[in-house]
Amino acid sequence: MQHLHVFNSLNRQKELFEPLFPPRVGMYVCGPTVYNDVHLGNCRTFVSFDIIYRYLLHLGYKVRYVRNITDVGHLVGDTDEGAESKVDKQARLEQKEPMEIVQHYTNGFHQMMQTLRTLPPSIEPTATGHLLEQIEMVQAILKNGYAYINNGTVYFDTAKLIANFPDYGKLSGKKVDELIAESRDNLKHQSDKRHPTDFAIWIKADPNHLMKWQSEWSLGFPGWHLECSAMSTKYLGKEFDLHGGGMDLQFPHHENEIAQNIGACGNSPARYWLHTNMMLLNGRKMSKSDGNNVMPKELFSGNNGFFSQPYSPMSFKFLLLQTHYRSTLDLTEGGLESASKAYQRLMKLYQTLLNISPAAQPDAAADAEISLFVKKAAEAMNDDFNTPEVLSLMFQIAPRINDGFIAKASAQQLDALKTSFRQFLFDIFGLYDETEADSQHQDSHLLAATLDLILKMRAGARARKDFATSDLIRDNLLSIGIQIKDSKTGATWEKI
RNA sequence: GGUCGGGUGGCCGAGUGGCUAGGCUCAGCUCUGCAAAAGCUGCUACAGCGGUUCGAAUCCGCUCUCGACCUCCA
Repeated sequence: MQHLHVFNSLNRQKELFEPLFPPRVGMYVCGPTVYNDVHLGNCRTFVSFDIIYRYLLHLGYKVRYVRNITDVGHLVGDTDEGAESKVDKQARLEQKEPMEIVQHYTNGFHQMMQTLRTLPPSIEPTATGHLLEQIEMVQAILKNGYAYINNGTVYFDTAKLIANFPDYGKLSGKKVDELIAESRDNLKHQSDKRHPTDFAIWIKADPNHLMKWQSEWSLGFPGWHLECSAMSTKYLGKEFDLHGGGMDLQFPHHENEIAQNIGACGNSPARYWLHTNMMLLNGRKMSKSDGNNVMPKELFSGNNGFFSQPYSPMSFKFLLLQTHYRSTLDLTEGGLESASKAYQRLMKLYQTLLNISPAAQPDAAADAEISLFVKKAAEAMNDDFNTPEVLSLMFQIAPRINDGFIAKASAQQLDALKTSFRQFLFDIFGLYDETEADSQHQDSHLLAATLDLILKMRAGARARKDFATSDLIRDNLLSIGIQIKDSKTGATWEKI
């Protein structure tokens, strides 16, 4: 595959990626609701899209990557009146200002994204910062006849949309007939909504609701789906290239986003919809309520009831890379351990590769092997970002690097291989060498332990009255800047 | 119940009609004073049953089974 193909959820097949306005690419990803610590499943999604973002940049596209922060509107219960906002609920629980909650968990989210070495998006808009845009969108939807008002709450009229745009449901594979059939059965249970698939785009706040704004319909707040429509339209236009998110957002969130955009702008917003699959823990869905859940910090510290040891952020990220983003990923001890070792081996391999010098008499076979690697790796990434395949290719060429065969390559080809490895590992996958990064910390530890050993050996020499050896140690250490000081209680050292 | 997607060797996990990824584990060998690293070799699998085909993990049908979504979730 010479050109990038992506799996488009809209048509359930891989399609050639053609931006609307090359070389520019507009990309929108649904960000977190900042009412709690970010969890591992969130991390998977954002790491996946980070790699997609990085790869698009690598291909030379000028990408505007928008990822929102949901700080209002995401409800705990149903969208009917009386439902509580997640942020509101947490604020009450922690006895804090809602914006205090928002700030706290936004900070934590950013820290975790940094820990996992993801790039910040181009724009990270918040829902509360775009009330005006959202209100304007509600107005537009009302004006176009795709919404109705009931008791100060504005509902999107899905039945009306389906009548004019039968594609509603296409993204999530829902059949319009079934949605309608369902509505007949359930209609009697509905209070303010005309149709069960209708959803609130502006919600009248009950009196003790903390976050609320004045609008022409009521003192209230925007519906959850609305912010993404409003902000993607504002920053990427009515139609843009890529829209991403977790698979669980496909319905109803993304379906309703499309509905809102059609209702307000007359067209579906994104041309390619990408969805990342879910992460499981020991074969079961991660869920806070039944305890089958590990937080990122708990994974990295080892302080959890699931795994026998801590696993580093890069080990975890490597595990993500070993699985395609559209497959479910089962987080297990064996998987983490395997990924951790493979990651360390790959980092070592890269160092080995860097130290190889080109041969004076190049061997065409070595050159050919490198060409094949570069070609296949590009093909793998172009095939819907197949990172497991790229890693597999790297490990396939690993023996040829380690046994010296690749050293027979020409300077040009060897350089190409080094560049390719560097680009994949660091620029596209966003890995880094943890042992190297931690080395400053570790070096002082290492120095102390090493000198401790040397001093013990010197003490042994002195005990044997082998002063030639003990002086050799002392003088040599002094010449490299370490002063030994003997005392009654033993020897100590210091840097001079 | 409806919709959708899976079931691959000890474990994890790519792969969509022939050329039987890769990682980890395990066993053995080479190298090596010992160890580590590295290299090499072995364990050669596609849930089951039928069908299509010269040929299927890959296509079709049925069965079993797991999961996701349908309700807040990345």
